[in-house]
Amino acid sequence: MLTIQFIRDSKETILEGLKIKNFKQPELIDQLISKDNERRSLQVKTNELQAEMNRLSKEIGVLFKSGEAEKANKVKEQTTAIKKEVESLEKAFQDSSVDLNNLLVQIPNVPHPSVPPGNTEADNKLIREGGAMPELDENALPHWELGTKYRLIDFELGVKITGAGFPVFRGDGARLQRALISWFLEENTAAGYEEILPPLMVNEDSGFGTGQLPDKEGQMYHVTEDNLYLIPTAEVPVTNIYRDVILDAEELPIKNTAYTPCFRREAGSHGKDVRGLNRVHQFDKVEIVQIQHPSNSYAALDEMVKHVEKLIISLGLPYRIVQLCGGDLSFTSALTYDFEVYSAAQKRWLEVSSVSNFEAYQANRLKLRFREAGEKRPILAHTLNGSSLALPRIMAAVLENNQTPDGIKLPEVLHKYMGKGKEIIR
RNA sequence: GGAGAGAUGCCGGAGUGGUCGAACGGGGCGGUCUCGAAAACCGUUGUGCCCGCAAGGGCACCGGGGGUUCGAAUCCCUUUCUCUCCGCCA
Repeated sequence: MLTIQFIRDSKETILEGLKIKNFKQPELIDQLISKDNERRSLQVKTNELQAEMNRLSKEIGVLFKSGEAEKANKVKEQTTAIKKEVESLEKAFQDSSVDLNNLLVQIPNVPHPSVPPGNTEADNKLIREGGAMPELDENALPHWELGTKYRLIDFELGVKITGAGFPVFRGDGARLQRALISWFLEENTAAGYEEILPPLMVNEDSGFGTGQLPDKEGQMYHVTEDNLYLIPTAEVPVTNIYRDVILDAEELPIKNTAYTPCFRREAGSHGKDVRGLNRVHQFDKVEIVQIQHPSNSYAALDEMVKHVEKLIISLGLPYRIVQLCGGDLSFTSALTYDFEVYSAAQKRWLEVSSVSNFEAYQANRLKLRFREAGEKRPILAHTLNGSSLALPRIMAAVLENNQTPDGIKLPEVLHKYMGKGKEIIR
């Protein structure tokens, strides 16, 4: 969430930005500010009375100690009325703070000035594209048929064991998954990211820290017995490593990468968009996360984009990078680039990575701060993350785009992970 | 799952009703000494919010929530988590 200080200082900028994001309730900003004024004046009054109470209590203590019980009891009488007043003021102050917080969590992040206006993905801005479109045979197969043909993916089996959206990978399919994961992790660590293998379930505090809770509760699987949530992305456990942490400026930037399965309920999804691996409830993803100095976060964002781009180029997939327009931007993001690869057999673009700068928005929820050398006050860090990369759609595109009458010719970078004789899946 | 112990500042650890935001030790930072370092010595060292141009001041926080009391780290209730032993187990 945004800090109340930032909202007070930069009201106009924020309103301007929220317009780009198609925020429907700009009036909340004024409500916030007047609620904050209310809270402040309540705090002044409450604190004054509390100070008075503290003073009297101390006096009573001293009087009792020196044996002047009578005097002490007299002062005690005074406290009764003040105590009542303090209690009701405290209550009012707390209510006011809760209200303020409830308003605050409804305000999305403010988009970066470069974010184009617009409502849907049609308004996203093409940044660049690359890679050659494959020329496929008339009767090229979509990946779900290739998965069956080469015995790589078994969707029916997943339905039997668990349900729709839980594919079973087997044989070379399972191996290809593992190859991709290994290769991604290797590339990420080579780029300076520390590898993390985090828990796959998180508690409520973590869900709140990265913004999944309270709003997007329905998107996560919830283990009610223990009140834990299955992670929808490694971003959640990895970013929460730094919850309630004050770093030294020299520790920045922090760069982490993690492979995890991701679990998403995707309630309401249906139709051809969710066919095969296009949208599933459990999938594998390698994530990159950075904790950055605010002055460097956009340079870091560019660096992350270049890094992800390099991976996709190495896989030989036709791709494009788009900058999300205001309406398509997530609640917490200030700037997001989406990576899409072209799936030749489905004849459509598939989103395979989303790289975002959250600026201080997540950090404020997480209480993730750092201290500049010599400075007393800690300040909020910037957080960024991106997929590097999400497996299912990469797998779909790799299978579809590389199909030949002789089998599926895998990208060279994966050969060493697939093992000898597995350069082509037959 | 059963039994017990515990949760205090950057870390260790004291504190069982008043002057305790918290002894003491370690660490960090600044200084003295030194060519420099070590040692020793001196000083300093939590977070948030509020008032204030500032200097400065106030309030809250000793796992979370609630209660008793003029006054709670300390007493009571509740909750979460951690550790030890037993059981189970990859």
